[in-house]
Amino acid sequence: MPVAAAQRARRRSKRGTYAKSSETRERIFAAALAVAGKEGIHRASVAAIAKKAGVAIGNLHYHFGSRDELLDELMRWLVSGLLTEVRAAVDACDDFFSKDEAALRAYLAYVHRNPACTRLAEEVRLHHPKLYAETTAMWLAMFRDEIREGVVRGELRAMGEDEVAALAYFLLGARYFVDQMIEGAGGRDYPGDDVAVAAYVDLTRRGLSHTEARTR
Amino acid sequence: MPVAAAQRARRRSKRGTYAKSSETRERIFAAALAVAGKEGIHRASVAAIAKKAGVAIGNLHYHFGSRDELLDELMRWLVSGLLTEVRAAVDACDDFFSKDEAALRAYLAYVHRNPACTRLAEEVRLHHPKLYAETTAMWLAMFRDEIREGVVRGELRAMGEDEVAALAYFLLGARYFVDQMIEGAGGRDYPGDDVAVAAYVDLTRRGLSHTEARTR
Amino acid sequence: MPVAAAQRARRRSKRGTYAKSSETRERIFAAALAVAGKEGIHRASVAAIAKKAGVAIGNLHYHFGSRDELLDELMRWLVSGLLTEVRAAVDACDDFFSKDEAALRAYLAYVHRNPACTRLAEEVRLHHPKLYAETTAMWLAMFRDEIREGVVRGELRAMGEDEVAALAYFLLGARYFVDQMIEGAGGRDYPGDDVAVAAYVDLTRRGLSHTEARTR
Amino acid sequence: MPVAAAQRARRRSKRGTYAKSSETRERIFAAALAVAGKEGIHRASVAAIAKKAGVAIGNLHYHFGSRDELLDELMRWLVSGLLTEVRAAVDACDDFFSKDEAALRAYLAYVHRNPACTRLAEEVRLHHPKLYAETTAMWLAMFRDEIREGVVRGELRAMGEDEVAALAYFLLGARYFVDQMIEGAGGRDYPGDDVAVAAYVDLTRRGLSHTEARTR
DNA sequence: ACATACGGGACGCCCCGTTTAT
DNA sequence: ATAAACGGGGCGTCCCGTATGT
Repeated sequence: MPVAAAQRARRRSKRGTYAKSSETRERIFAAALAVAGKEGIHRASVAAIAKKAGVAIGNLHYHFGSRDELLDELMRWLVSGLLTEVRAAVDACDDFFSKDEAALRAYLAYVHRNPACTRLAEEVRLHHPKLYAETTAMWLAMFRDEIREGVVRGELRAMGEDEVAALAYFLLGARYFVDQMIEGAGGRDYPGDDVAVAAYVDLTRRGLSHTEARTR
Repeated sequence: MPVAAAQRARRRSKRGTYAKSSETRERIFAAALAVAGKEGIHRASVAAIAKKAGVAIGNLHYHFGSRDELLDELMRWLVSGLLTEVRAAVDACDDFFSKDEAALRAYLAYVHRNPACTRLAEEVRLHHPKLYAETTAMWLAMFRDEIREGVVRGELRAMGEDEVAALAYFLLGARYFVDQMIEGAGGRDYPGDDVAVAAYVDLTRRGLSHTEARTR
Repeated sequence: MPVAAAQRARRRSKRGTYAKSSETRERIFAAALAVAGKEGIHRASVAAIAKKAGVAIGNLHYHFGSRDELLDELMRWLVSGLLTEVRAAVDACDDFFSKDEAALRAYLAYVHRNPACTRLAEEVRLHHPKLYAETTAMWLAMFRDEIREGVVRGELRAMGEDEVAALAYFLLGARYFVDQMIEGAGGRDYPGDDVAVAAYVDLTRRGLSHTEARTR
Repeated sequence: MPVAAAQRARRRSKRGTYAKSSETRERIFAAALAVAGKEGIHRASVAAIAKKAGVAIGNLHYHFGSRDELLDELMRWLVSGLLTEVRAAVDACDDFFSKDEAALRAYLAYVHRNPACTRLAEEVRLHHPKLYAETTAMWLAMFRDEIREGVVRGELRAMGEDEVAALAYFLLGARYFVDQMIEGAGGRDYPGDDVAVAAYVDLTRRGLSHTEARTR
């Protein structure tokens, strides 16, 4: 959304501070998030959003240009938020397994705070495939980099580029059902973050087998 | 879909041969799959489906009652097809790791044949949350059962129920990006089934660490 | 109905007796009456009628040609039934006031037996104005004739043709709310036929008669 | 219609003069009346109304919410207009027979001005039975009150409550065919208001009065 | 500038009456 | 006599410009 952002910036810069306006803008944005979270992005009509925000429909167009641009901005916000937090958590650690665990914990924390966001982020795949592909590519790149660096540091066994790439997909996907694990069945059978993290860490660290790893 | 299937059967049994009807029905169903696969379920309009199928719109309602019922049947078909195939593959094997590998290979084969179906199956989450939850529960149950039996057979290390449950979520999720791994970037960086399976199997079998598994 | 009746006769004469067919025909007709009575004529869809009759939709067209012809026949039946009964009751009496009372009693009896029919007969005005006009004309002619003959017999005061015509309208209209008088408010405030008839007879007798009004 | 009128008033008061809106609203309302008057209420499609009014279909929904609400308002207007005028005419008179005659004259005047409205008012019975029942109840109550008061004033012979109630039905019904009397047969055999009123007045006066009938 | 009211047109779904094949 | 296929509208919704205040 560089275009829309640029427009906004231009508009605001013209008049210096415009507190009231940006407040309305935020209200609309929050309303869009709420409506989309409840009904799904494709059912988030401008009427519903405007009603939720308590503003007139035209106002929405005034601030965002069109429904598409509003949703576009919403989607960019959705997909960037999680990735940013996870990245920060990862960068704060030193070795692969710490990073991996920190990433999952950051992910879990995010889902706890914004239960609807990960589900909404999935809808991006439908409504903005390009953005989705870009974001996924960034996630995958992050995983691949971590793995490679882990190998370099001697924390992980040696492996080929192909295997690294494939593992990135699997590790990224492993997070996919985290929100359902937490919320599924009313949250009754969620064992808690620690157990979930332990299971994941065990999986990645040593595998499921209790036998000694054989040379392959 | 059992209900709809039963209705169809009843209808047909009443009059002996009336081949044309079920043929048209299949055409409509296939058209719905094609349109939904290209545009997404929520953009699969009855007009587009009817046009693709080469029938009148009214005919579509004659066979399926409404757009919702058609899409409902489509979604049930989508989520059941993959699960059935994977289950068959799993049941044909004896030990955990064979089952696990067979499951992934069946999954890959299915995606190769029906590239759009797994993505469509994800859309079910939006349009029919209940069905999605049921299906996910079945997948999870399958994984949990396999893990438990693997433990009983001594193929896997001992673990608590909570860990089993959490692992089921992670293993199920690991498949989530398989279709993107295959199709992503025009399929250029897909290393092939064997490499992907090897990476996955290695992950599950012995973990990412090259160090000997320590007793915990 | 001459057209439809002729068609039917022709059709039947072709094949001699057609017991089953005419039975089905009656079933459809009765179903049409039932559906129209419940929902109104304009909402009596062929699907609903066929379902109620327990036959296929096509069958309905086979017997009646089209929905319009079926409803046409139904409407002719509706408007003719009441008129015929009232006429028979009138013809059985000799003087004007006996005829008038007998007409109202026949009307009441008919409404008691077929509560929905008078309301349906009103709908004819919408759906078949020509038929409605014809029927109304017949009712009016009947009233005018009775009045004129009453005058000739010396039972009624002398009056001009214009007054006769106007009175016919008023007397015909006076029956219009009879069914609501009977059914209105769940029928709780209907005083019974005798009271209603007495009120009506008193209205017409003391009004139309040229005899001196007696103190009551 | 009070509700809708209130809404409209509120809306307008918010923004000072915004003449255009209410103007469009009236145009749509008038168009609805025209279309319904020509084709019947149940055939008054939004498309036809919008076309007649010269506005877009969406605009119609903007002003009235839905076809049903528009027609609902139209029906309330229909049934209230006539009753109001008749009531005003009745209240301006003192004795029963003056009131009765004034009521009929007001009725006739209304029909002359709005030929379609009485027929449309009848359709209300089909499309809004509750409203129809309420309106009929008000008409009946008006007639009953007039009769009772006439008795009290000594203008009418004494009678029981049951008879009053029954007479109210008959007198109300007597007006039912007035519009057909006027328009029927192209209006050729309508003798004019004075003759019709005279006939009606004679019917009621000599019938309801306990005074001796005079030679005419 | 900012917010609201107003007006317009495009689909989408679905129901319905009918005809053709069996 | 029944099942299947057909096409025409109907209504509702939605998103969006534009005009109109504050």
